[in-house]
Amino acid sequence: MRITTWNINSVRLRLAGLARVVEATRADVLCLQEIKVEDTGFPRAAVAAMGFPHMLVRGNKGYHGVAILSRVPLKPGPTRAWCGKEDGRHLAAKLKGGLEIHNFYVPAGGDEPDPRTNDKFAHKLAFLDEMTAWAKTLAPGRRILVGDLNVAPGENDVWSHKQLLDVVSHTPAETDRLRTLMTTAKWIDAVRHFVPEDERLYTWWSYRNRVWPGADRGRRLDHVWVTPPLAKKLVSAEVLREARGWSSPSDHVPVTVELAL
DNA sequence: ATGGTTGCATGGCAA
Repeated sequence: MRITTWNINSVRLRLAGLARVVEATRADVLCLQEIKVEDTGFPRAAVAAMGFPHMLVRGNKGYHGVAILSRVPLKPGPTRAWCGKEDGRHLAAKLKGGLEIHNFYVPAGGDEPDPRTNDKFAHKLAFLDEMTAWAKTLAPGRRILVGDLNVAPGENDVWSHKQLLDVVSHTPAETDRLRTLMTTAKWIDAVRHFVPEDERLYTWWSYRNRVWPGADRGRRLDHVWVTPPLAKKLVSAEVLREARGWSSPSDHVPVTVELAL
């Protein structure tokens, strides 16, 4: 089974890009973030025609929003109002064999990395803390967590560790929380499972400053994690870097992990 | 230090 996560940054604007991603990744399950549309406006017919008749959608008008598209049947899994908000930042799906997939879109956090002066950053930290509390409640099982976590945890997940230590997405407050979340349910980073820690790897490049592709000032914000029972099932991991160079690109590229289930 | 781009919606905010 191939599972892909992609922050599509408007599903309606990027339907052609979605078709290209489907072809390039050969995804069986495709988790989207930032669909930027209400549930009723989601392009269900077009997505079904791409080979994904099964879909879960949790959208908002204009902002946020997540979806899980699948070639195989799935049922809605447990979710909640994270941080008491109905934001469209999480969807869960249950597949055959007791497999559970969680698709997250963690708050970006704004510009100022100070929770006292920046409500968005406070929200982001609280959201990560709540994810850790949630992870503590999980029974052992076959579980996959994917999404735009908006945190680049490792030194080689950013183009300059030193220059980004005070930049939202790579501050110790965030990277410490992500590591705590990861160890809480013994999550395994399925991408770093295949790519050595000392190798630079990015999934997002800003729209600003036209830094793509020359300067390659990227960050690894998009992740696929699995629980220990799935570790030995991991086959491969791929970052579709070239998608950043497509016409009318998202600022994020798809990340795909294959499991032998 | 500042400003840089994109999407939604048509203001200015979110990212």
